[in-house]
Amino acid sequence: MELNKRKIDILKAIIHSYIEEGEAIGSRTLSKKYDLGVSSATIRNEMSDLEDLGYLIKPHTSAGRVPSDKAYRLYVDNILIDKNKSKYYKQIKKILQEDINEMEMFLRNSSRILAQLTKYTSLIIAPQFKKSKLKHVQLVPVSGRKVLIVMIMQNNIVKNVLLNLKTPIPENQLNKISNLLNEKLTGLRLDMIDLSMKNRIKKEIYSIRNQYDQKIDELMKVLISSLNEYDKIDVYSDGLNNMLNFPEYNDTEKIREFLSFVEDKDNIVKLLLKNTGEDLDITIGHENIFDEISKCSLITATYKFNGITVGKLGVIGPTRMDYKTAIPIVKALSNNINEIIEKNFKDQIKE
Amino acid sequence: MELNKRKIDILKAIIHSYIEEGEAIGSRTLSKKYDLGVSSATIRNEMSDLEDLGYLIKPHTSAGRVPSDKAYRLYVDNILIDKNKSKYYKQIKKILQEDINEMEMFLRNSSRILAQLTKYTSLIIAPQFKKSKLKHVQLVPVSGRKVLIVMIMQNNIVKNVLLNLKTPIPENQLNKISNLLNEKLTGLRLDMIDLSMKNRIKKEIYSIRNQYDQKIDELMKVLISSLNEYDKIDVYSDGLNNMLNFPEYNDTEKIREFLSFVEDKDNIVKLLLKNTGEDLDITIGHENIFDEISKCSLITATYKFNGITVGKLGVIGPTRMDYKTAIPIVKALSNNINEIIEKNFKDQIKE
DNA sequence: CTTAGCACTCATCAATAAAGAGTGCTAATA
DNA sequence: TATTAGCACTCTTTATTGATGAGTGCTAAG
Repeated sequence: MELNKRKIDILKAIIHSYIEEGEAIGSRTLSKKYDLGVSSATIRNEMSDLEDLGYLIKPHTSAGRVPSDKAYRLYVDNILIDKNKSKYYKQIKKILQEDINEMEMFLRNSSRILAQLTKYTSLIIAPQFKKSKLKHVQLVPVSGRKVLIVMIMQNNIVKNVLLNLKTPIPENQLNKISNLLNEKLTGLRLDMIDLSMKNRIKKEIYSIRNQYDQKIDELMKVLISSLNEYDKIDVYSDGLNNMLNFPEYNDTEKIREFLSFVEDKDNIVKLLLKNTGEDLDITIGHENIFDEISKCSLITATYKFNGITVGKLGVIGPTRMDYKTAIPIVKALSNNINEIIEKNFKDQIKE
Repeated sequence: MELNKRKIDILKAIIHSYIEEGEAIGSRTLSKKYDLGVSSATIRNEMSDLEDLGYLIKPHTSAGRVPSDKAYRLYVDNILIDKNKSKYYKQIKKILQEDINEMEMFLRNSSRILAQLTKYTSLIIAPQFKKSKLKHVQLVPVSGRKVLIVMIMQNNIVKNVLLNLKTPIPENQLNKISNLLNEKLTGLRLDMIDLSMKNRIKKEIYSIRNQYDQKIDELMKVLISSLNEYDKIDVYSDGLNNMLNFPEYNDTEKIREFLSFVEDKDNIVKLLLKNTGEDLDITIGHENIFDEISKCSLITATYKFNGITVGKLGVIGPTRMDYKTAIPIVKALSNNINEIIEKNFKDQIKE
């Protein structure tokens, strides 16, 4: 038994109906709602076949049928034609245009827009520094025993670490160390600074320490450990309450499950960073690695800086998600973010 | 008709029962559950009086009675004796102890702990810079037309603004401006930098511009406007899903209302910054300025730096909140945060 | 002043019945 | 041979009804 055109048409109609209504549909209602050119009896037979093939599921004996994860997969991979992308691209571009200076605010806005346009819950991961190159390191003397390390990444994201030293280090000494660090570390990716390099830098710093002895030792210890510390990942999310519009979440227990899953940033990070290969990735229902969202689908896209993927964004919603609008919206936002990052967070000067 | 001891005892029993069970209670059940020394008939009469006085509400004719907002207010102000504070203080101190270096992580942890201990939704506002003094300003040349302003506040919170200039400014010129800014601005609160001061600084900068003409003009324009920009307030929240444990939120519509209210950071900011006077503030039900949470109570506390209130924290839950544990927990966390901020985010050197 | 007793109210819950949507099978039809 | 009409049957959903139980307010006795 093969999947002929008529079967696909019927399946498509069922999927569209279910995405729209959220309720199982039977042969008769389907034949009235969509002009499929055959009677409800024929549809009935085809639906029975589609069930045997694993594309449809009966919630119970006389309730009509519902698309399976396999059906959505087929739909997304082979049936769906992705249009409107440029429409959304322009729309998003217009909204995002206004003053994009600070990465945090920019991502927060993007997240809000994504949730508003799709009506699902949006998720965005801030750029990962380890994947981006270091442009400038500066040790700023704050006062006595406090030193601020300012790291400026190639994408002009700035990160600070405040060090508490047991004993003060004079400013000129700090500048020397600053210069040395710059010389050695500029252009490197944070995750490429390995142990041997750290040891080399340490030795060189020791060579300028002369009168400051173990004080520099202490600085180095904190500094090196803080270089490793950059796996904190910021997550932005919006539109949690959008999920409550769906009848699949009319049960408090379901809401709680979803909410406590999404509230835990670790989950989101794991979810979004699961695969970094594809520019666009869709996981449907049980394909998800977490049981808590086995009735959800996730559409994610990457965003890049200098050709390297530095972050991800996406939407999560029920498996009966409106893929045909959500996918182009995610794509369009991802394209916009790519461009804005390249333009606004990159130096005009070639480096 | 006055509020004698017996009435207060009965009211207290009703409040405790309702906080515990979440269900209206009648005279007979009350007399069985609590040893009040009088019969259910007497309780019945007293309850009738308490209703006339506005302390009790009948959901419907034969459903028992429920405390009113006025009752909770009386309870919180006059009946409740706040103990266990030192118990919670020590408990929180122990949990918070581990490495407190970065403000963001610290507040995120605090927020999680607050939600876990109280079983309500926690809200924390990050320190407001305008209220804190500026310690150090540094202009860091990033590359060509980009300049990074690093502002270090007295509490060692660091903030960066990246400026995009139309034309580059040489490094030594930047340093001069840095020094000037430091000289003029150090020790000031950001909200005290008024227009006349900005004009004075502008004049002085003009005096060193000589060969750089309108380039400095441009820098100043961006710099001054960015000094004003510090009203972005970070909000941390945790334990949203705790609200779903309460029967008052077994309705999707109620959940949506609460969720979309809390998801909007502006609301939280307005809510928490409503009154900055008291160290501890409790608003009950309709006392809240937002209708969306007119069935919630809010317990907030301040935290300070150098005696000045710089932030707020609190929990929000149903009006039948367990005040007798939530209040001391909020107080205890606020005390802990005060101490930690004084200790870890302050210079050891007197200034 | 307190309490027992009683009539009355109202939400909740379980049982029952009717309605409606859907399925699968069979037999007739193009 | 593929399609369709017809029909018996299934099963959820919704409305109805009645019983249950918690609660109230009033009255009269202690």
